[in-house]
Amino acid sequence: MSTISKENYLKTIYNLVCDNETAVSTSQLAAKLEISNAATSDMAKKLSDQGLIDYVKYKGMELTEEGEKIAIDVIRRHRLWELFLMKVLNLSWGEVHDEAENLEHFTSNFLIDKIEKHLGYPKFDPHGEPIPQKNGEIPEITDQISLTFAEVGREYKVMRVYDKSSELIDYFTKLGLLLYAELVIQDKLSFDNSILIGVNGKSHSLSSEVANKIFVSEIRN
Amino acid sequence: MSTISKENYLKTIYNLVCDNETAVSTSQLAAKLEISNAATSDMAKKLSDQGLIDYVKYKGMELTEEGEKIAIDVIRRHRLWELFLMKVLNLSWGEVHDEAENLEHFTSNFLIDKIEKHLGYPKFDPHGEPIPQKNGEIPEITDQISLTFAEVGREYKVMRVYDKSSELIDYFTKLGLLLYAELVIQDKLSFDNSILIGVNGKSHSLSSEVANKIFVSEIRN
DNA sequence: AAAATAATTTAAGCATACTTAAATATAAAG
DNA sequence: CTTTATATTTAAGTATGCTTAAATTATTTT
Ligand SMILES: [Mn+2]
Ligand SMILES: [Mn+2]
Ligand SMILES: [Mn+2]
Ligand SMILES: [Mn+2]
Repeated sequence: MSTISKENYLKTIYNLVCDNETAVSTSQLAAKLEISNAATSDMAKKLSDQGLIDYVKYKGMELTEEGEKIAIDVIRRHRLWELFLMKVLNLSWGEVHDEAENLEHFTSNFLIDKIEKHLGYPKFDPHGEPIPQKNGEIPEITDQISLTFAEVGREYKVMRVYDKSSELIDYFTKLGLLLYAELVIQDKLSFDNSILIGVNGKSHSLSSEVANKIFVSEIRN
Repeated sequence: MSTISKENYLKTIYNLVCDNETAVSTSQLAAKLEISNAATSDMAKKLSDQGLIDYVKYKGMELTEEGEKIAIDVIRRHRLWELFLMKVLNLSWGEVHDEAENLEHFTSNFLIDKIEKHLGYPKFDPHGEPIPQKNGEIPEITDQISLTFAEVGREYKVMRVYDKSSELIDYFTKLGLLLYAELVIQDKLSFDNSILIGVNGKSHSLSSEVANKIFVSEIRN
């Protein structure tokens, strides 16, 4: 019933709805999945017929309760695998996402429960994203702001990185900008909205595009 | 190029050729894969076109060097996963095979190398089957005989179990007939070729069909 | 050697999941 | 309000991997 393809559609719709806070368009979804609009439109009809999405032609789509349940389950498997690969098998921060992208579709509930237990029922994945629990509940994210809004002179801790592409993650790794790393805002340049940060005694400049992907919480001394 | 389906065909051909020590017929392969002869015949043509099997119509098929390389690689992934699931994630002896059956197709060489390293470069899987090394070499099996040929009064150690179905493995688990378990042959009944064995101070009768699946080596005191 | 039986292949068709090209609906400009 | 541009859907076609039924080849039996 729920193939690899469908799981990927549902997961992607879920993430896009979270971003948008509105229905997802065919072209948006197609772009994320890197397939044609035609294929996406086709699949929308099928998912709708199966009761997994609410779909209004030419308007957009949202997950039904049933569709969301599947999406959350795929995300659960993805994030647990990511953490497992890092903690147990010593994969690097930049390596886990691509591997998890495959494993998420071929892991039984039984096995994923074992993995969760082995990790001690963790709440967040290596990117700071919440790991859905077995019952579908999702741990809350609190007190996070985009690095773009951080203020000069204050100290922050990295709590989440939004982009999972290995290039960006490898770049952050090189800067020492790991999850839970501490940093200070040294300057904000208004003409290009870039930010100068200090990490581990070194200074780095981040463009506003990149800073937007990092979420931090303030450290109050 | 090498899809899940093709990997399963190649792996199954490999195992059947090992059993037969001759070319594999369409119907034999179809039976193992639980699909129609027609589908198998169809795929044989495709695998042959791709240079993965030598196939003579109406006669049978064997793996080419290239096909065997893929088959051995799938088997390597399968057996490493089985051992990993048992040792690291505490799955039971009867549970590992079915999970590995899926994971074997979605594990990069990179990841499987990490798993192999984590396990300390093991030579045998939980069923006593040899784990192919990265370079394609397969550890040798030595000094094993089928339990059918074991002699009354002598002691043996379980070295390999040929059937991986969870029903049979669960049955062996219940008897205490685990890998490396020690047993003594108490009697052999000639009228039905069944065997009476002692394991952990208890006696069990094994039919000849079942005894055939167990390979042992003698313990010399 | 011919006929009967069994194994195998070919043919036709279906489901999934894509593609490009054409048609159609919606949104934006004038 | 009509025209134009953009987004979306439908149509037609492809590849994979199955199915059942028909045709063909190989093997046994007589
Ligand atoms: Mn990820
Ligand atoms: Mn993640
Ligand atoms: Mn197995
Ligand atoms: Mn095994």
